[in-house]
Amino acid sequence: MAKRPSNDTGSRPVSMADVARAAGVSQQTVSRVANGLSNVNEQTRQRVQAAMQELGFRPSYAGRSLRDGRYHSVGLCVNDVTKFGNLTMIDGIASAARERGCAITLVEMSKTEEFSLAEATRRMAALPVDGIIIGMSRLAPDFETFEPLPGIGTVIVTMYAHPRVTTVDSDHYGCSLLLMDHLLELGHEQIRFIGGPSFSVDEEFRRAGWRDSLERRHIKMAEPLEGDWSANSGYEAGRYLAEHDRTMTAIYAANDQMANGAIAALRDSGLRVPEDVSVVGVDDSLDDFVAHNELTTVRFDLHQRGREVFEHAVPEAGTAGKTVAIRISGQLIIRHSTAIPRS
Amino acid sequence: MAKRPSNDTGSRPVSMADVARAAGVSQQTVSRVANGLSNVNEQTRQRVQAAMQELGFRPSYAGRSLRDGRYHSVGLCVNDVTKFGNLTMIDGIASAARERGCAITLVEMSKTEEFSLAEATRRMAALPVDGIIIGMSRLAPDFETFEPLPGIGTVIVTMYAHPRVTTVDSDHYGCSLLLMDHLLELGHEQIRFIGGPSFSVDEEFRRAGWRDSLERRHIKMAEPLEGDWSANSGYEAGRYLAEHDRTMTAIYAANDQMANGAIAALRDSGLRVPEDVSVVGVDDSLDDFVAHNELTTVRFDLHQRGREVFEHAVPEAGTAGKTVAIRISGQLIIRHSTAIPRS
DNA sequence: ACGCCTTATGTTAACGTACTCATAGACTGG
DNA sequence: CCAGTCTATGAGTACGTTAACATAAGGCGT
Repeated sequence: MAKRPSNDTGSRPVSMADVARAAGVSQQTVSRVANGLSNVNEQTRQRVQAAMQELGFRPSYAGRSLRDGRYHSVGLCVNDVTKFGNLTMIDGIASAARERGCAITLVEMSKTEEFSLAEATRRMAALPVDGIIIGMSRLAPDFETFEPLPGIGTVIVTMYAHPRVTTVDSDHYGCSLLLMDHLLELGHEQIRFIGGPSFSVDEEFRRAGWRDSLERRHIKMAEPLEGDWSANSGYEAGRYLAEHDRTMTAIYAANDQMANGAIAALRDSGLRVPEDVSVVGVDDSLDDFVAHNELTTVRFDLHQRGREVFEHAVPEAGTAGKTVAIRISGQLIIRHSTAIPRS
Repeated sequence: MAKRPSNDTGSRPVSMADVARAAGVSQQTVSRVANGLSNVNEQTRQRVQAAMQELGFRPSYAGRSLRDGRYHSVGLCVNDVTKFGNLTMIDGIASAARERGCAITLVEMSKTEEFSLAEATRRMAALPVDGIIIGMSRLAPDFETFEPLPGIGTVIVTMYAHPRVTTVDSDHYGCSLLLMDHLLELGHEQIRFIGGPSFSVDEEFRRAGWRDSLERRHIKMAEPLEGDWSANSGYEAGRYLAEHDRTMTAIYAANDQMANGAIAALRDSGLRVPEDVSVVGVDDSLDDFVAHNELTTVRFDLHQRGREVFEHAVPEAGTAGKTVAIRISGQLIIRHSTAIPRS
């Protein structure tokens, strides 16, 4: 004999029918009370609410979703939650979802291996989601041939455009132009590039922006260096450049962490920043970790990106789901790691 | 007339019944094919699979969940996704969930305001979750009186123990003991504390560990300082200490970010680390942001914590849900920010 | 040829909800 | 006083899935 007064129903969760029986009303009336409809007698309402409390009623998400065909949740698929880009994506989407009373259903794919969009889509589609968002930080093998599942909104977060899927991303190409324009206007020409790992899509577009900026002005560029986004890899690269490139006057590191490492390396090599060498990064991510952050960088409005992503994954009624490619501009933040080059 | 060959059913999603009609079999046979059961004729299976493909069939999560009463997802409620502690919590839980084929349903509460556990629980319970995990980084107003919802596993991530709810956390008290023992063994006595904001539970327990370590040895302790977890606040505090406390030989900062700021401040004040002042932090979070990270710190096995949390929120069949309080020990990582104090 | 097992498939019921419609009683206005 | 309206409630149904049971056909040993 169970102590708890409630479950005469075995171990099955308490349903509206159970509550109805206890309160002596129909299941429909319980539904009305649960949804706060007005056309219920006050006395009845209280009796039903008492019964709900007593039995520990929890409305069935499955029943409700089955009934009205919506989940009020959006699926998010990323490879590694902790990576800065993904983290801020989750944050932006979470805040957009909250505004619309939605939850996020998060699935982490393999941290290291690449995954196909088809596979990601298949897994997400089996979950309670009204739309699917896939973070593609490295190019998926089936990107070009990918066909989104009909009947469910799909958005890929990436710089690549796709003919049949809406893609949204921070403008990883444009941020390079902002930074390069800033350096070029100051008078720099020998601007070295420290990139992320070559498989990264972000890296690819940031590097392209660096390259195009120089090419457009017919400046001969030196070989780009490859890091792994970490401060240590930036340090290594900075050290190498300090020792091997006497003509360099500026460094564009593809993220702030590497830029921070590069600055340390330059100083350890006896070079001053910004007097001898200017350094810029991307992300504006140092503030929490470094005191007196002086790095010139680009900041993205990641909340806006989150809202855009969300909006296209779960379009409001009426908003026709046309395929677009949205790029969120970054904002140049000039601090004190950049200056006019030494003559 | 729609171009797409599929939906003769209006705009309703394609169900097994639709597929069955198209393939000329019963709906049950479609179910068998969808679930890969063996007792289906090969010819029939192919006909059904073709129909699925053709119509764009997506199994209904709602129907399935309603049927077998499980969601294969666990709810996670945090205040701010981007905070280091929450981020690593999500990461650990995501990887544990993946091992068990589950997804995470993430809800972000207000970033800044405190929230009640009752409110968080109510919101989470309305979602498709088999268990609820609540990150309580500041003490909820109703913590002591909180009563978990019957019939759904609930875990709170916090250092506080609760009589009716399982709580799991990194051992924020024990990590202080590890660090303090290390410093005390080196011979330090004047160990100042730079803490996080006073409303933080982590801060409270890290500070308690510092206090108790000194009290146990009858060392008179100076007033703790309060930061906001950021490097800049650590810098401020470090600057203040360098200028006002000539007897101090070591600083315990309650996280690595503030420790990093404090180190910068000490050096700017002409003090050497570790020769003049030793500095320790907690989290081992600097590697990505700082080159040649030399900070002595404590690292937690956050994946283990994630697994523990997950396991207790969604206990395997048979594992009786007894209320426990689990504390994951940290590991002392000695680098080069600590040394024997100057005589 | 008969019963019996195996294989392939169909039928029925149940999960919990909310919409639509029906009904009974109370009130209103001419 | 009766038709019309409003309020409170109930009955019936459909949403998509799967377990349990039912059925039909074929093979096989005796």
